Amino acid sequence: MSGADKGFQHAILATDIVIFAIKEGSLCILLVKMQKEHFRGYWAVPGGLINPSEPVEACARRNLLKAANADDVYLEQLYTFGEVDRDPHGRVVSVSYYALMPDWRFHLSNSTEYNAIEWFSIDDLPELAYDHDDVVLFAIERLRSKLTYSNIIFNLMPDTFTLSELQRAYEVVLNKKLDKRNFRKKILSLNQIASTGRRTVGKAHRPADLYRFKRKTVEIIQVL
Amino acid sequence: MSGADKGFQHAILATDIVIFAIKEGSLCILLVKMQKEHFRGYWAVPGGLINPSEPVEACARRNLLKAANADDVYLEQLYTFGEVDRDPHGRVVSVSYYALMPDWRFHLSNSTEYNAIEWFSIDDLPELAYDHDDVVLFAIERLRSKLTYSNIIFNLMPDTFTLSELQRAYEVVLNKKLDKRNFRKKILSLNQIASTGRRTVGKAHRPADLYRFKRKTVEIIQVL
DNA sequence: ACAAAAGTGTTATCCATACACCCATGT
DNA sequence: ACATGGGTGTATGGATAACACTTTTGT
Repeated sequence: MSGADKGFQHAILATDIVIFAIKEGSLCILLVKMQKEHFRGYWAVPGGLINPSEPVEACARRNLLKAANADDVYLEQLYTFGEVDRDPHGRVVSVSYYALMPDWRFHLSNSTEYNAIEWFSIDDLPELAYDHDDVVLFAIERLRSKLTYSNIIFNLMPDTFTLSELQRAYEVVLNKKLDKRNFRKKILSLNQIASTGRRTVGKAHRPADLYRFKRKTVEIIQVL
Repeated sequence: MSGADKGFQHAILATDIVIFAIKEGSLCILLVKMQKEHFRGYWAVPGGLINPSEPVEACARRNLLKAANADDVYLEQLYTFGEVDRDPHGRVVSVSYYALMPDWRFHLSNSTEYNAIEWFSIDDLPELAYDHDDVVLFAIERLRSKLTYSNIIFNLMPDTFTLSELQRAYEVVLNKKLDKRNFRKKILSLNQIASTGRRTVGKAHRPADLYRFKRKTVEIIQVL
């Protein structure tokens, strides 16, 4: 069914979602294994076709729920990929999104929907189906740049965290080392986080102060 | 799971293009007067439906050529508007773009395609059809922010220009006054422009040095 | 001669960077 | 006791921001 021959079919619309989380000190994305012909065995970013009565973003949220069992995480539109031959099954225009999850374990609940679904470090990705290499690159670039001029990193963090954990999150996403003292000075001056008064327990070494974000709303702020 | 089986109803795709130029010291966009019912008499951003065999960006370029007679200007995808009821004629998903023109006079050649087509200052816009208010706001915001971290302003400038003209371009887009001496110091330090050795002629007052951009390729640079 | 835009430097302040040692805990 | 990550301050350099007068031309 090479979709574009009869009448006014224009294009079929789909969404693809790059779902980020930090797992074991790596920035990871969630991939599913394809079963469709042309790409059987390849990994791809989760996604699906849009229903006629459904807003585009609702479609992204629906597929995000299906893949990662997450329904209230950060989701932002990325880019619309509209080349004619990007899908060998027919003309499919894809609106891509990226999502940020504070906990990679979220998705474990109903993972039976897919043949296989796994977190992959962005430094060690398998070959991807369609133009999903481009989609993923786009997402990483957007995430990196947005991290430097907004507070969206809170979407990748648990409710409470240590300053070292927050610094590691920045380092992992930006892929560069930061100076501990300068980082703390800067992050504390931004009025984004506050100490909870509690400290880590049960871990080896000196306990660390636990912080939380004062507001979980996106703000535009010069971070780094 | 979807309307994939119901004769490919899904969505019709269109593009909308916010076309910018600086005219008489104002940042302006090109608008066309609607003739379709529901919005007869309203102004709207140029655009049109996508052909089945056409990449999305090609559709934007085709409509840009039709509206502004421009075929090699800067064009960048903005955002995809996918609400179900954004078009009263039916379900139309629109991929929006913005374009930058170095000369507002370009479009005068074949303006007979439209009922009416005019430049409007962004400070004095008429009521717009569809969700084009949102599209325009999005475009202005993107242009402003991109002006501060890249050199794309060259797409709004003629081949040669004075430093005062360049400064006014920044001021008009960013909507704020800049200090003349600091602006010159900064812009000259960025290695983006070079003196042509020529000066303005025929104008009143002291002649100004004419500059040109060394490279007309987009670069990411901290400007302001 | 006058009106109007072009052109030109210095200073003070803020921010980013570089850098090393003691502290508190679990083992 | 020791290994390990947590926690802390200062000094320097570079960039930004504030600020006013002289020059050159057309009229």
